[in-house]
Amino acid sequence: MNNQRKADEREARKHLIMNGALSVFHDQGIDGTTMEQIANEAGFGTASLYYYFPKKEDVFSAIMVKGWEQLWTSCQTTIESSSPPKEKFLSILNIIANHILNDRNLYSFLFTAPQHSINFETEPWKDYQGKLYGTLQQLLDEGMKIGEFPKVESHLLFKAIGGSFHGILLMGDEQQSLSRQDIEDLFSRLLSTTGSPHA
Amino acid sequence: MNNQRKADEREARKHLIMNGALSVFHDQGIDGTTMEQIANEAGFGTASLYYYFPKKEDVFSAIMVKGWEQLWTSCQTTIESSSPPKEKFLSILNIIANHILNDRNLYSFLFTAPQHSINFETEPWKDYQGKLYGTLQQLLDEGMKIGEFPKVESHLLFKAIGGSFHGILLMGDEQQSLSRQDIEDLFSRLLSTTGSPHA
DNA sequence: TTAAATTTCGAATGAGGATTCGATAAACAA
DNA sequence: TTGTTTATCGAATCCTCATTCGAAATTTAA
Repeated sequence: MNNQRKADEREARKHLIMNGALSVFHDQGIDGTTMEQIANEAGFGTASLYYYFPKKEDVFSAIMVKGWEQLWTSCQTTIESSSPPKEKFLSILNIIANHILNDRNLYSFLFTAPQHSINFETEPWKDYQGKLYGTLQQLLDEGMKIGEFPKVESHLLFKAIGGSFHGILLMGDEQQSLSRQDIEDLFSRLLSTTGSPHA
Repeated sequence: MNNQRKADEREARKHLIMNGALSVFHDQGIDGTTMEQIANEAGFGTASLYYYFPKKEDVFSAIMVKGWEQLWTSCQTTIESSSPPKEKFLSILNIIANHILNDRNLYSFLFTAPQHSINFETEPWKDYQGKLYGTLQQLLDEGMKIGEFPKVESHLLFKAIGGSFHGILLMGDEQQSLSRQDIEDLFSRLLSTTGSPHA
């Protein structure tokens, strides 16, 4: 029985399709993408896609799951470690940044996919996303209690960090060469306990 | 001749439509919005919209123009003043923040409208956007030269600020009550010359 | 080598939605 | 009042997709 190989090949074909989709998303925009374009990009006939993904939405969903699962599992050991909040927080940001840098298309999709057009709640990736965001938010709260972080409303800080993260890594097309140092600098700045010296 | 009033009324009706559109965007998502929904929301028959906006894209465009023009003109005097870069920069951020806070729907659209699906280049609002962004970027460069800002690659800083701005003001649905102080705090932090004290 | 299972895909099908038509109403001007 | 311009809109069009069909090819298993 080469059932395993069969399954693997099928899985591999699914991934070809997902990558094709991501590639089309990149230059047509997510909502502007058609099943036909995806099929062409991935090297299949249009109808063949449906052999792997019964509905268009399933392609979206599969990509989401892949991405969030990947992100979550690669952060997990760090999350479960017992470092102090700030160190742990920055480590996680680093891990995520690496992923984004290595797969722009995927993560650009993860972080910008329009949430209308989708059954938000029932999606399985919602879980991973929730756990990851929850952890980060929690680290922020803990760190703040210990005095490792500035005393700002933690939800605000979370949004600010999330936003600039998105800005730095995903805004614009040119693949800026970003040193790890640059990233750390920016975020350490946001997280510094030094009071803000404004006029 | 009540030609002026005629024109004004026509203009007013256009604005009813634009606001209807923004309202629908808010809960259906931009790409999920149909002309029929906009018409209903604004209190017109579907076909009537075309009397004011020949193409769906024209609704988008009109909203963009209104927003960017508004933003630009309300920043203009500040921009032309002769304050030092940092002060000027923060003033502009304040002005923009006020606008966003007063008209979530409009500015949420301005900053998240998908750029695919549109003739990016020929759009008239591109101009205002360009001038505003250009000014901000330039202030960042100047301030950095004078030593008012941290020495970080200015494009990075620009993206970081833009991103966190977006995050703070437009992320999530709950209209956080944001004090001017909160905002200043966050951005002063990003712009502080204090070196980042990370591990 | 042959039947069953797996894959592939070009060509329908059908629905949704942008845009246009044709007719009517309202406001205005002469 | 009456012709003209301005507005309105329900009901066609017409086109773009997602999704399905039906037939073929390819692979596997006996």
